[in-house]
Amino acid sequence: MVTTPDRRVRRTRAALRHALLDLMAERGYNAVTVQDIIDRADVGRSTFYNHYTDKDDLLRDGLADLRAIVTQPATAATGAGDRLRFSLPLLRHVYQQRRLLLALLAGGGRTPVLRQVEGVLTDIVRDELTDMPGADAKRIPIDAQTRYTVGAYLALMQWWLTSQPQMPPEEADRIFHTLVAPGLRAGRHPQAPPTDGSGSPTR
Amino acid sequence: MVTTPDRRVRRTRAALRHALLDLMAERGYNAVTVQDIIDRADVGRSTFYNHYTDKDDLLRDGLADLRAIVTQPATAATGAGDRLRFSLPLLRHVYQQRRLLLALLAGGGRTPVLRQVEGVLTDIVRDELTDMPGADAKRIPIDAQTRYTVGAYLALMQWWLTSQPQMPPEEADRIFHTLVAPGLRAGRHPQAPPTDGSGSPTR
Amino acid sequence: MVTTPDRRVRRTRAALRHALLDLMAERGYNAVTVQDIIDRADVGRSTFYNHYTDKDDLLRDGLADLRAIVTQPATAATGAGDRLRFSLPLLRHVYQQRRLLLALLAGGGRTPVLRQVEGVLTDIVRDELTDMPGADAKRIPIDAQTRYTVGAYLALMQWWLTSQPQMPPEEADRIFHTLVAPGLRAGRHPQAPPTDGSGSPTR
Amino acid sequence: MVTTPDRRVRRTRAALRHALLDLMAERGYNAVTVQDIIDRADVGRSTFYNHYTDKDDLLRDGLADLRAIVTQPATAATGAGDRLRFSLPLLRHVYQQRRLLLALLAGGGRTPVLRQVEGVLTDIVRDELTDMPGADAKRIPIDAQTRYTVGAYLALMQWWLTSQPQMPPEEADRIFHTLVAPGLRAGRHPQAPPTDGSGSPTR
DNA sequence: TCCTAAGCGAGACGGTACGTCTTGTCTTCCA
DNA sequence: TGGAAGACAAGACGTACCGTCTCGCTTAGGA
Repeated sequence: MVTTPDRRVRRTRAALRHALLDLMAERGYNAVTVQDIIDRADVGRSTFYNHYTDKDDLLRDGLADLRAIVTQPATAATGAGDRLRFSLPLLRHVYQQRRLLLALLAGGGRTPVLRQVEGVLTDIVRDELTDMPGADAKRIPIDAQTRYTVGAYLALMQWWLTSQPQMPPEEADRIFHTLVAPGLRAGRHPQAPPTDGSGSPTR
Repeated sequence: MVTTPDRRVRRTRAALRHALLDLMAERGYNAVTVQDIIDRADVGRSTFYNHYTDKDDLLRDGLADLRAIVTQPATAATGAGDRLRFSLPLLRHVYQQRRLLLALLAGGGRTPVLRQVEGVLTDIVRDELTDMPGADAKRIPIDAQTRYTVGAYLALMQWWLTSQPQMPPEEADRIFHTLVAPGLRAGRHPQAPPTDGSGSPTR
Repeated sequence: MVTTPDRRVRRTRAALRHALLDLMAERGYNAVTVQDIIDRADVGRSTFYNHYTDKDDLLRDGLADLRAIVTQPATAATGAGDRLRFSLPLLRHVYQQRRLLLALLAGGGRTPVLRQVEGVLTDIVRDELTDMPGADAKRIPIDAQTRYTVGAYLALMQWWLTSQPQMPPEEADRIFHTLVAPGLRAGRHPQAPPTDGSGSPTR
Repeated sequence: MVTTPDRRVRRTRAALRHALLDLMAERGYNAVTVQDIIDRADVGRSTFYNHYTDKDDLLRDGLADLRAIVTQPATAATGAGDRLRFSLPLLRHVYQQRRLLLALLAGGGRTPVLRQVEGVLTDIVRDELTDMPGADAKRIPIDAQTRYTVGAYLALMQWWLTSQPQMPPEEADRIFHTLVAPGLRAGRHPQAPPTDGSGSPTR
């Protein structure tokens, strides 16, 4: 039986998560050491390793609620026929946490953080693309479409945060849809030649 | 005057570059230590630091010829009106070096390697997009288009190498163009509403 | 008033004592941790510290009956004029517990165990030497004689257990008396020059 | 080929040895941590472990010259027929280093230090006893005699240092010989009944 | 031909972070 | 409500790398 952990345990973990996010916002993920975290959280070294195996493990825990944010039920505001519904809620969330996110992306070692986010997004996008109607989708594998969508999304998110941080999330979302959606349609409806001579339309 | 370095110097550097690429192919970039490299290259520790400041610095040197590959003059095979000409040559090169590339991408720490590649690609793509005719390009900033293109390209490359390594580079290139090109066109021709459900907006 | 402890308390302490002795026999005293003891005794950590301040404290408790063994009334078997009466009973006891004792002595950290035994023996030997008749005992302080006797006794006990474990305790006792008794006599009867030119008899 | 180590190496090791002895004199061996040593010696942590595996290893090194002190050639002062010649030189050395020795013996964990000393002494004493003439020595094994002698010696040394630190080493040596030598003689000349109540068996 | 400066190998060194371990205290729960 | 269970702080341990450094040996290329 999975019991709710001790209150003490919950408090300790929360302190650790909080310390990590704080420190990441200050110096970037890679520059934070375990020692920093436990100093900030005012916790013993062994306590850290009792709860998490790793700095990465702690990060995973800290990012656990990300999925909840992204998969929240589509509100009425988003049109019925809308595609890629994950985009706007996440952009809004990111917008609120600009300071943290900038640190994550800027700090040289963006790897583990982005890897987490990428994993979550990939699952969500694959589901959404699989459910999308009106597509035989044999021309381009679903996985390729998924990777394409996620890769483009994250790249644009980085551009937005680093180059146009004042741009509202709705505008960023519009750009994302403008660039990504046509490709997905083209990948699904073979009858519509996606290119005008470039690429290799006929093969 | 920048003289050609000593022959000994050239040989030492080559040995180091070679050792790094070898070891990366075996264990991935992150798992390789400076000690490993100098052992493999049979070189003293200080010698390494005489030539490079870092493992990353050495990697940069090892990847220096990447730009040459990518910017090689368009061959006759690629049509005149072609867009995103960098794509196919690089995919072909990557295809030949699958073993190395897979190690780079698979080994957890893909960061510094991809960062290098990303930097090179970004320059090239930005130039190409800037030179593309028939575009007022005010709707979506060039930089956003660039990041989008590079992000999508790298994401698809990873998908290709890890999921469909037997697929020929020409097919991978076709997928890339199919997905990415429509978005770029939509980002450049404002008269075409980007989302309406119809197949290809302008034509 | 010192009340007899609770039955539960007695059982807990017995479990701890037993666990310690068991583990010592397996790995030697130093290699046993408090965690090992409480795991073996199936007891919580705080329980241990409620009863004992230390591993040493627990050991003291476990060795408490040692004094009883050693000071047991001289049986008829031991000759009337016999000296150093503590020796044989303890050797017999040790002989029965060879396995445990070997672990104690072998395991690198013989310190705390031997220290305990040494303390008990020192008290007993001092009493015995003080009571010994026919000695002005001014030539060599009683304490020096005591340390000498105990040191020699423990050293011989280690030799016996590690090198001649099959030797019967009576023989070990004979060796002890043969080596130690003459020195004690010499230390008490100044008129008998203890050495024949060696040492420094005349100064 | 065993080359003399680098001068740097010698200096580093000397610094470490010196730091350990210093700290031992201040707090006793057990209370000294590796961290203390490297702080005092102003040396990096890894440097310590490059030279020694352990605190014990370092101690061993620091005590290496002990054997030289103890086995120094008998001076003219010590008579030709002298037995147990190791005793006085070592007592004199110990006398000069009282402060350090007291710390070693007092500090709870006398184990590793004494173990080293004991090992050195045991070798020396065994050699000396083996070479001693006029002994069929079958009655009591040489090893038992050795352990007896060393055990008694160390016990008396502790008594001397802790109880009579002002006593000159010559007097301590006299006590040692008075107590120990008769037993050794008795152990070697079977014709002398070891226990009869008379003063000195042989004369 | 010699000489001298640079390249180089070897590896000691200080430093930093890691993950593990053990101790003794402190908090929470339960009977 | 008092003892058992175990979470916790503290901090030492030995390991792994890093980037700096000192030391001689070798090895050109200019005198």
